[in-house]
Amino acid sequence: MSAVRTARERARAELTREIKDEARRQLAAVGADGLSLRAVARELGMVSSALYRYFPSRDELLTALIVDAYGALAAAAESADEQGEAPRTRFRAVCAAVRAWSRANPHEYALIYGSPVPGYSAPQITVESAARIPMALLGIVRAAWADGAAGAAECADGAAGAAPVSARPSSPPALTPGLAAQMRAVADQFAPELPGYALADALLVWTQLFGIISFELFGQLVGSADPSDEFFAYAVERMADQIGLP
Amino acid sequence: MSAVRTARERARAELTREIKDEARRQLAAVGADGLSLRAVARELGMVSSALYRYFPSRDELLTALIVDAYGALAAAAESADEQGEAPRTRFRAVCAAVRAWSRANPHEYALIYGSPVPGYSAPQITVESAARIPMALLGIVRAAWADGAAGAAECADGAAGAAPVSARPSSPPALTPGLAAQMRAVADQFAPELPGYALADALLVWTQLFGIISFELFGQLVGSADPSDEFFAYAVERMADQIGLP
DNA sequence: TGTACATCAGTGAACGCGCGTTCACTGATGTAC
DNA sequence: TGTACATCAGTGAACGCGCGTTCACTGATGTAC
Repeated sequence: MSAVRTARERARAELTREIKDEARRQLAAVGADGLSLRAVARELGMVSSALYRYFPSRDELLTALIVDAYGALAAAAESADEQGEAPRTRFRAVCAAVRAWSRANPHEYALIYGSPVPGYSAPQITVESAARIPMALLGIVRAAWADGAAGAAECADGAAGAAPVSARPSSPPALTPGLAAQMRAVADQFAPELPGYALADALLVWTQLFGIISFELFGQLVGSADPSDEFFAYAVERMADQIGLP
Repeated sequence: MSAVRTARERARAELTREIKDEARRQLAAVGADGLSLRAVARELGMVSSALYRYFPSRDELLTALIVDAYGALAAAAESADEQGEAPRTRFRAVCAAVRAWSRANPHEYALIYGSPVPGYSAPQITVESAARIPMALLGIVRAAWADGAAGAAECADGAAGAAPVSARPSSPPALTPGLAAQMRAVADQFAPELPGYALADALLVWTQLFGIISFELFGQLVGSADPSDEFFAYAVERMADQIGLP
């Protein structure tokens, strides 16, 4: 055992990658339920039992694909996010990156945001890898709040002096006690400086973003906003408004 | 042949229903891909080939389930919608009904709003039955516009005289030409009196509604807004704000 | 009301297929002395 | 540098299973006269 990888280790890493790549290819062709170890092995010129040296079961292979997909999407979001930019600019970039990745990898998207695979119960590791994506959005909201401009921008007529935000009818409704507690718990962990309603709105925008993308990919927008590029751009601005991004 | 149904016709209708009911039960247990004609027949005490007297193939059975699911959800939405009420009240009721049906029938929900079943290409009939649901929402938006109050309520400080809606920074951004044309095409067909941006916002709210429900049902809200009742209620008010429902 | 024929529902066997997983094995790669 | 042993990768056969769909058939229900 040394720091230098043995030929065996290199071969193992490479084949593990090749198996996942081939599995992703199959995912695109036949979906998660159709994914078959035997077919993957066949395509790789191996015998099916050989795969068990790399993944102890079909479900473990699925798990690896899910974790990879969350990771790839998170990476796409994060690398589109230029920390120095204005919050709204950052938000636009992240939304566009998330959509672009999703359109480029619709079957991996379906794997993580579509209906749960029946008979497959998501292990904790997948839940953890899912969290990186909302964190990218949260980072932008926090930056906007740090600028001190968010929230006030929510419904402001430019800089014209108006009643305080909380007095406006269109400002966010007060949170009910249970929701306030939930939001506080999340905020305490990830963004202690944010008020509950800012977090609730951020969550809402997060669901909105994936709601549009799911509808676009799954064909629900056919007949209305299809193609969806301009509708998506419109949605991004509306979402940015909703969380008060300057 | 007469107006009176023969015993054969009655038996046929009943068995068709029983087959679909059993198929729905299986859907809940093993998902759409796991749905098996043989298992349905087995459970019904028939031989598998007998099902072919009722559905010419597995895909046709799936199609029937999809159409039924859209129909059931639309019926739930429509029957919750009391036409005489205030738009916001109607909106609350419809949203609640959609969520309630979805939570009560998560696998049928997944069938229609989850990832498309691979290898199954949705026939036109399913697309048509999908349309009834957004129509319920559109009806509410139209009623609000007929009242003349919507849009102005979008970001209004009560009745205090303010600049015209279009001049407010937080009013909806102008639609890009392609989006405007898409919205016009939809509006011409279903709601000619609505301006494009009202339709775009209605569409947005529609995607938002199903975005939340999908996230709730598919487990993405675990660890934040879970249980989701209060978050959903909050979301409903925010959505109502966004389309300016009085 | 009764008979002759047509329609339809359900049977049971078969076709041809693919799947996940286990297991004893061969041969190559790595390690310790 | 060379040898002896341990580890690991990949093989091939097998187990036991389930699936969608077709087809010739029996027997019951419906229809026309």
